[in-house]
Amino acid sequence: MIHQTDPEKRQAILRATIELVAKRGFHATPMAMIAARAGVGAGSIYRYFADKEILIHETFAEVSSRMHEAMVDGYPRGESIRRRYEHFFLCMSHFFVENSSDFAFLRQYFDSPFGTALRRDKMMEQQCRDTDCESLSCLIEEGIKSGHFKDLPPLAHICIVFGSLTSLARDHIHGFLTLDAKMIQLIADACWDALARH
Amino acid sequence: MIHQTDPEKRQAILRATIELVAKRGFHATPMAMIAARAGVGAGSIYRYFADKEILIHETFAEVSSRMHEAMVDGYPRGESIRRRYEHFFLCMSHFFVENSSDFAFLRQYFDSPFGTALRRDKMMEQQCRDTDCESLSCLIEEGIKSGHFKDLPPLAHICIVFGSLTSLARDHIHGFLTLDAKMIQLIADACWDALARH
Amino acid sequence: MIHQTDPEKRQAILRATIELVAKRGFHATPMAMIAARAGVGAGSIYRYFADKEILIHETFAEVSSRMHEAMVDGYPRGESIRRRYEHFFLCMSHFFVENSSDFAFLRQYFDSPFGTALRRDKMMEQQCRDTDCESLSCLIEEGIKSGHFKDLPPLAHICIVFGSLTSLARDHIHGFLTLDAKMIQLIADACWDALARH
Amino acid sequence: MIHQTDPEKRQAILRATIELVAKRGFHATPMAMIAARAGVGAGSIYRYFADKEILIHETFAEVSSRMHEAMVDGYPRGESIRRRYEHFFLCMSHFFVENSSDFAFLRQYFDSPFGTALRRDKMMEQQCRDTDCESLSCLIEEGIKSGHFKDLPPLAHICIVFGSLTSLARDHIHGFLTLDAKMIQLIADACWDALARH
DNA sequence: CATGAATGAGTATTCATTCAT
DNA sequence: AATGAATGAATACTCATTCAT
Repeated sequence: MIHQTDPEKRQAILRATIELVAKRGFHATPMAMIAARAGVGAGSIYRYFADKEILIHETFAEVSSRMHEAMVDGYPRGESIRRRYEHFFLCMSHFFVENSSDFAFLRQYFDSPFGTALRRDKMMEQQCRDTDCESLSCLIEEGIKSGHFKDLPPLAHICIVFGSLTSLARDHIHGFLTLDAKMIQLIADACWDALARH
Repeated sequence: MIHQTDPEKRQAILRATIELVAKRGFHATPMAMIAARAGVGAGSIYRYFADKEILIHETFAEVSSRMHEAMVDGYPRGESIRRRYEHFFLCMSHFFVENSSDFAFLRQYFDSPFGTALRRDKMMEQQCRDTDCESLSCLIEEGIKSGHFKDLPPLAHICIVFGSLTSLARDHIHGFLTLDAKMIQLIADACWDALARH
Repeated sequence: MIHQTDPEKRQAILRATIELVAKRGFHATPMAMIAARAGVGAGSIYRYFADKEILIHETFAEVSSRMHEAMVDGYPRGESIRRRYEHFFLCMSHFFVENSSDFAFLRQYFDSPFGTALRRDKMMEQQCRDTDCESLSCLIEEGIKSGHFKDLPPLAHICIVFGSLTSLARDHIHGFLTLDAKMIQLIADACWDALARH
Repeated sequence: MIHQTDPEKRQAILRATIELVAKRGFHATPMAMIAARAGVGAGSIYRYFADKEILIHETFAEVSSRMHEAMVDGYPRGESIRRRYEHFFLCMSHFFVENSSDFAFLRQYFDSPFGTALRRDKMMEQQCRDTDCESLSCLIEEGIKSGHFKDLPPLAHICIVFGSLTSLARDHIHGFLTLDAKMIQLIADACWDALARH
């Protein structure tokens, strides 16, 4: 029974949700606060989203989709695995750094019951089984098979890359270190060393 | 006025808090539920902790201190940096795997506004400025200076180690992979490769 | 300012109100639901009825008037009091059985603060003070005066007839008994015994 | 998880519920209003009743039980059917007249989805199949079998008695007529005429 | 005129905290 | 000192009514 017509209002609500949840967490973010920040009436949110839970899930979908776009944009299909790895690493870093609220929202989402079902790696891994799939998961499986990467479960590689990257992004946002282009490149190299067979 | 307190009751409250918060999150854990699980009256918690927020912070301190103990226990003081690195890595891994509630509590804490001020590296880095300080931070600074480790900010190294490890522990607890001794060793090696200068 | 109104739209709203209130009660029937069922816009109801309360009252008036028509149709003016009594009893029974939504609406109305002011006998007793008035009230007064009926307040007689009949109609609608023509006749006879002086 | 200890507070809540629901209906009676009238905090109701629906059902149970007590008190077991009929009729009348809020509450309850499952006759009819059961239902079945009463479905007799009586009580409470002892006796006689075979 | 999106007051319920026992 | 009943502020959600299109 959702009839929204005003896409700008919907966007404003999504944006307010991202920013507030990023800063305060779900439970500390009342619907009324979201409405106020979005500049709409308290009841209006419910014209666009059936309830709070659905608002959260749809906000996640929006962030996720925006992030996915950033990842596939300019993907160096067909180039070396190192080159493609760097594409992912750099895109993610930049996305997190430039969209710090999106990043913080995603952390909240994945570390809550909402996101337990999903896993951060799944977020990327489109349902692809073809050769040149544009996901980090596929790239890692390819690297293991080709002998470029260590013989560990793919998920372990993913944890190393994602875990490192999200920790760094988090500390960048908190101002504890600065992720500039040079630093990102150095860390990409370091993580590559963790993945690569020597 | 300082009132009489029963240390066992205090411990029971801390334990109940860890377990419930680990499983449900802060906001989904009412004080009454903590009291019930701890086997004390709802009002009694307030003899030990001024309010819910302080309870959370002190619970963190307790978990943190217990973890610190696990880290310094058997510390191979004086041995090679690789050996000492492995000590930390293995201790943390085992602590997380064997104390999954503590681990889940820590994640909740760090990913919430509660823990924003703190940083996971500070947790380890007890007030040490002496030469042979038994902390991962110091070890990393030592490695950078000695040329064993890459020339990155120490915090970047810490993010790589901690970020990887906590991601892995999380997925182990969720059952997505299995962190047995062998796997832990392999991952320690991989992370070492990320830290080390080649 | 009197604005143009579409009588068919008004009827559609009244019909939707009857059916929904009959099934769900006033408070469980949102204006938007009435509008949807009537096939009009939510705001349009307010062109025909100032607010929800007035809508309810006017719906009652409509049902009431339709019922009154059913009662006077074929009224055996001039025939015996028993015959005229039966006319009323049978008409009401049939009306309730055949218009179960109307009946349920009336019950809702009378059992709510809305209908407190009115009385079910008033519903019948249209502005009649002439001799041969076609209402149950008048018939009862006539019966008392003529000695056919017991010497009770007219309202008491009305309560017996109406109370019995509406209870029976309710249980018929709920399926607890079946009010067919034969049963109705028997019950009309029983109620006559209650009214009649023996 | 209901731990009430203070029976007076529970009673105050039940009383407030009866009075407010009687006057305003369920949906027009906010919990906060009940709490205020009962002289307790808004949250306190929930220590005694899990939610509003349960409060309503338990209030019904209380009223119902009080009414049942009034009916069986002084029941002329073993006396004539007429005598026993009169006992029921008079007791109910007096109960309704003297406990007008209870009466109005019962009407609200039975005419709502809450009470649809139940039926007013069931309220009396304890699970009795023995000879001298003290319920109106049993008495009516006995009367039909013995030939004292008309050959109608028992429920039809019950509708006549209950329907008449509750209509009268309603109008008494609204002040449209006065149910004194004499009037009650006359009406009991009238209803007997409806039941009895002539 | 008709519409239905927007509004915000109103409602049930939860829970941190207090305090009488 | 310990308890847990009582409290009321806070929160998600609904719906009568308005008004811009």
